Amino acid sequence: MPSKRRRVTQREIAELAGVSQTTVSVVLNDRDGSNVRVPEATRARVKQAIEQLTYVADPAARRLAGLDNQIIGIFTYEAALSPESMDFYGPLLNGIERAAERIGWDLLFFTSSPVENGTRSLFHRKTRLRLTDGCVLLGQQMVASELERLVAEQFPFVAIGRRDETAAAVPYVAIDYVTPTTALIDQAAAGGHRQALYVHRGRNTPTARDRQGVVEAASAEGRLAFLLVGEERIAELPRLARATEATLIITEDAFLAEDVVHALLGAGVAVPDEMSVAALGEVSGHRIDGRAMAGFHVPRQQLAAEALDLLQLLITTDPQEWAGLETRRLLVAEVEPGDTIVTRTDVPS
Amino acid sequence: MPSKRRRVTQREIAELAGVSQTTVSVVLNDRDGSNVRVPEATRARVKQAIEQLTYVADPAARRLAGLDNQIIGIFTYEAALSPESMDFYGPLLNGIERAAERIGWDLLFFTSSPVENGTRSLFHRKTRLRLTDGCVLLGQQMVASELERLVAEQFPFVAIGRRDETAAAVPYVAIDYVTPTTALIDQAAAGGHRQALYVHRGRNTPTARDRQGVVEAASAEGRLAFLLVGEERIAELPRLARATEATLIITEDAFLAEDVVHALLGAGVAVPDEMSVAALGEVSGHRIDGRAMAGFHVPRQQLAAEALDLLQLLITTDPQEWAGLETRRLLVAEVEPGDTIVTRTDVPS
DNA sequence: TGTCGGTGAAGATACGCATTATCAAGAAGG
DNA sequence: CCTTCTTGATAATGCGTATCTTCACCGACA
Repeated sequence: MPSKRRRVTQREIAELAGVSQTTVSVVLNDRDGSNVRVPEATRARVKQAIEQLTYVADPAARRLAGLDNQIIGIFTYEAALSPESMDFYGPLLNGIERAAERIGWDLLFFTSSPVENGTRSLFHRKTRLRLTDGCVLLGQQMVASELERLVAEQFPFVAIGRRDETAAAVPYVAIDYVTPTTALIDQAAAGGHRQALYVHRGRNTPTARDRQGVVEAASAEGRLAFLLVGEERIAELPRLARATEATLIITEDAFLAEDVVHALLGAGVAVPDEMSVAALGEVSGHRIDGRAMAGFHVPRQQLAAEALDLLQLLITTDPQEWAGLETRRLLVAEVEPGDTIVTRTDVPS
Repeated sequence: MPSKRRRVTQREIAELAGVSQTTVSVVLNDRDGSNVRVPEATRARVKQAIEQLTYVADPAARRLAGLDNQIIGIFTYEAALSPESMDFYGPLLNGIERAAERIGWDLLFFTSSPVENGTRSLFHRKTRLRLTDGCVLLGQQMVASELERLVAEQFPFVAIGRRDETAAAVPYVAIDYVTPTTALIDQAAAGGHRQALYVHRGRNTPTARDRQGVVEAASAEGRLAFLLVGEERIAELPRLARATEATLIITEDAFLAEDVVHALLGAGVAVPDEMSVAALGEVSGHRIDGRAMAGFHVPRQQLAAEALDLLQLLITTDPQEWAGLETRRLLVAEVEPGDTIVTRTDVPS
């Protein structure tokens, strides 16, 4: 351990200015009332001493004294800054950074959180969580017990992504996939499509259930008939399409759609002329033979901004009052019509 | 301001276990010597109380008591997480994250640092710099006065990128461009090239000077004759090439090389058959008509790892001893031969 | 002249933790 | 039986800041 690195303290300033530490604190915080009073002359003298010694407050001491820190924590289940995760985290982190910059917050990334009992854990003996005024949680695999503990401890935090499964009321900001999925399906139906396939990954996440629910509802209500297919059966798609006379394949996300298109082209099916394709996820950067893929635009930066906004609300509100707050916010993904859904006039209704 | 959020303290554990706060602290830190002794029985009782109340240490209090925090600061001059800066910062941040994860450090991004007097400043009244054990500085535009202040305060920090211009000895980790530039030029000369153009951006940074210095030296020593051209004269390149009978154009970076190639192709010059091209910078992802561009691979992730390694060394070493340390490290960029430098047998030597 | 209210500032304390010094009780030794 | 260690633990203190309480002083007023 290195020797102590000493810094300028309020006490030293006090000595230089010939006043007490209390007075320095008062001047620094521009406090002035009936309780404490510092005349302009003294104030100026103290300020001069502050300048002279280039004082900077010790955040740890401020924190210990019960003040806020202007730091918020970022906890990600996976590595946040790796190239692989940048597709997903990148826009979110960018949005968070910009919002933090605007409000004047620093960001503490919990990159140290060790793996305990097989999962990454926010609560360990030396967690720096308490250094922050609040925390943003990112990632698919959050641990329910940790969320509940955060709620129980009345620690201000916001999850990004739906967290309905947890018993406790977890504040979150997430994407509404129901609205745009419904819109997309209705548009396809209006375009003459009657039979379709839905290719999914078989995940049991809230958003996956949401999307699938809309698909099933559309099927049940006769707006557009779907056959649901797991991703492991991509190779069979051409056959299934022929059997059902489907003219449209919708997939859970854009990557899946690319795989599907690959399989179709391999089987000699023209896309989108013979078979239209759409994805129920972000389609930026995904193109099919030069055409913009039909799907959604997910406002991730806005999502992040919304999360910090909600977090700020929680931080500045007394936990007693949290019950009355709207702590779950949904942002509607925007439909990208794209060029991969063609109008069909050849299908019998 | 929200009401006080109370946490479990050592005192509460002490009460539950029927011991003093001191004993709890001793147990938590596994301290045991001639000064303080706690028998196994008591120790177990305390540990049980700790488990029961799910104690987590308050980092601010630890810090105030003079311990290290396992937090390092990341200061970037520009926005670190924006899509535009990801090309440059991405690999660095990824490397930092991985190294931090390995050592058990959290990362504090100073996203709040406000703009003062036109520049972003690390030292402001409420800087959270003190919360960290050390700091990594990234970006082109560092403010010399701040670097000097960090040095003067004996604060452990490492800059990424050469910082020779500053008077004080700034610890840094940077890329050695001299070695690979020399190698690249020698290889080109060995390939029969005699006349070349060097296209630069006219910047006066250390690395720009380094590269240009090697180019000029090679020219002076007759290994390969260069004509230096500013980027604003790209349009004239075909003419200049003809006038000098150059068979090779080297640019300061890969983006510049792409512009150059564009200009050449526009003038009907075949690349690389008539004119070879290379860049003195990272060429990953840059292709010329399907060919890998000749240039360098810059080990940015390794650079980051090296930076954290050096930082750790500084943190764990008494500032008194810093003078004896090697606080400037260079990593040699690797030459990427690529396919854009062809062998010339038609040039008179 | 004694009292009262206002002014300017210092003293004391809390925050949670680590550490140093101290102390009581029992064991060992003469 | 008195002294000297050893053991087991506690009280006290410091870290830097903010805040609550106290206090001395001075002019005004009765």
